[in-house]
Amino acid sequence: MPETAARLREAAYALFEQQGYAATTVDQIAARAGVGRSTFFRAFGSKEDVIFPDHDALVARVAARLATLGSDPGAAPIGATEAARIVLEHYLAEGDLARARYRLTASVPTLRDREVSSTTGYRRLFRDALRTWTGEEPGDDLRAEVIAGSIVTAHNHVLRRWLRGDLDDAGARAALDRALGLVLASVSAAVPPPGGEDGTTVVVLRSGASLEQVLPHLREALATDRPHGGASPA
Amino acid sequence: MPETAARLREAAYALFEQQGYAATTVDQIAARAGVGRSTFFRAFGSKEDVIFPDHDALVARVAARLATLGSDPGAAPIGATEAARIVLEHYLAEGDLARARYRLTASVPTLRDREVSSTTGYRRLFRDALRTWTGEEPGDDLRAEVIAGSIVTAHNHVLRRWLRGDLDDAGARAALDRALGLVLASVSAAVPPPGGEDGTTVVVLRSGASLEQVLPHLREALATDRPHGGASPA
DNA sequence: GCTGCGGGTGGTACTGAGTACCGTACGCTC
DNA sequence: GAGCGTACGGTACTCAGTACCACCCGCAGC
Repeated sequence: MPETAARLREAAYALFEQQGYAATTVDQIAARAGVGRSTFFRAFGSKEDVIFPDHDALVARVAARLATLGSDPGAAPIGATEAARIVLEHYLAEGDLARARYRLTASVPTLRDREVSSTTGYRRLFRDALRTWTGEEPGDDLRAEVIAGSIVTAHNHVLRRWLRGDLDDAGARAALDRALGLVLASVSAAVPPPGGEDGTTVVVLRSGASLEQVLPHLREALATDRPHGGASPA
Repeated sequence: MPETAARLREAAYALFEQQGYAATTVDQIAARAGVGRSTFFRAFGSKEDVIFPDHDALVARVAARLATLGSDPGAAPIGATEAARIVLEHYLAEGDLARARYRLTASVPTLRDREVSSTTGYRRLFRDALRTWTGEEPGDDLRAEVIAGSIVTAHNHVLRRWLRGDLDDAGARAALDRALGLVLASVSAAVPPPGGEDGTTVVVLRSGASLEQVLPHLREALATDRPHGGASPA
């Protein structure tokens, strides 16, 4: 990051925390950084952009990771997990800066909207990458959309807990693994098995009960030809 | 909708379609509607609001439906489905107006962002309502968030296909039922069984394979104490 | 040295959204 | 008719964002 942009960012954060986002004008930021107003808009396209500077670079890195997925069905969940971790690691590396941004976005509706809409970019990225996994067509890709959304939701859930200080770095990494494991286990049930035409995919959660007690429900479920969920507990 | 607001909305849509959103000023809209500029900002808080007028009312209706869920676990999926249908029916009733709005939001980034961020409101609504289903706490409610997101995604997926003209009204209703069925079946696997403490929930998809071939995988999965998904096809 | 040149900079002027405020006209009730 | 609330029009202002121009500085080249 160029010298001038860094000074502008520091000035902006200081003023935002001090007098609020709306009450701070671009003139004030530029003055505090000791530069002209034109320079601010050259460094950051808008007042909001000073809060989300390297966002585009991060998106590009995620896209690059997802691009290596290819058409190997087994690679999709692993690649998606790693892509999500790239984002988490980015925020962990930012440290207090990310938390300062969180305090701002949490309190200023305009910035919250901006951040929310940025997550849509990630959703699209994951959806497009996951289509080869689900074997769907663009425009008729419900499963890819749901899975992509769930991954992003899981990531954001963990990230938010870290931002709030509920989790430390190691805790966040572990939580992301668990969250994505939960999501992908639940959701991969809706994905056609790699083999092809006709198979049975079984997802088991909350182990510890007797398998024999489950079997009747299982046989019953197998008799139907439509996805079937939520068999009662055994 | 008051008389004046309706005229303003018509004028706005006409000008937007004719010369684009950015190139249309509020002055032009007000002039075409035969009112002053002040009146525009009184009727709609902003230039964007003229595109999304009755959004708040719709959110309120969905919230009201979800509020009746109570703590009955079985009511959650049904209530959520009905709440999603309320939204779909709203758009179906709008007809061409909804499609005109879609053409605008699809082409203007600012409006797209606005619409995207509005879906977050629905996500929050469903998440809060679903927490009683998943039995989670406010701040640690990953499952509720994922399910809520999946419901909203499924709804928006169907809605978008209808907006594009891929589906007619009846087709959209049927597609929503199917989409929500798929999503809830897949996702309800991650919800603790109503009974309580310790059970086994099994979700079976794509039946037709021999159960005996699946059993080894099943036993193996049950041996672990963590969620486990995507057993290979039998 | 001075010339030409490109990039970063500051300044000025403009457009347009959004806000605050004021005066006024219309309809209603007592 | 007097009082009153509401909706409207108009004016003036702030501020984000854009366009444009003039400037300064380092850096090559003949």
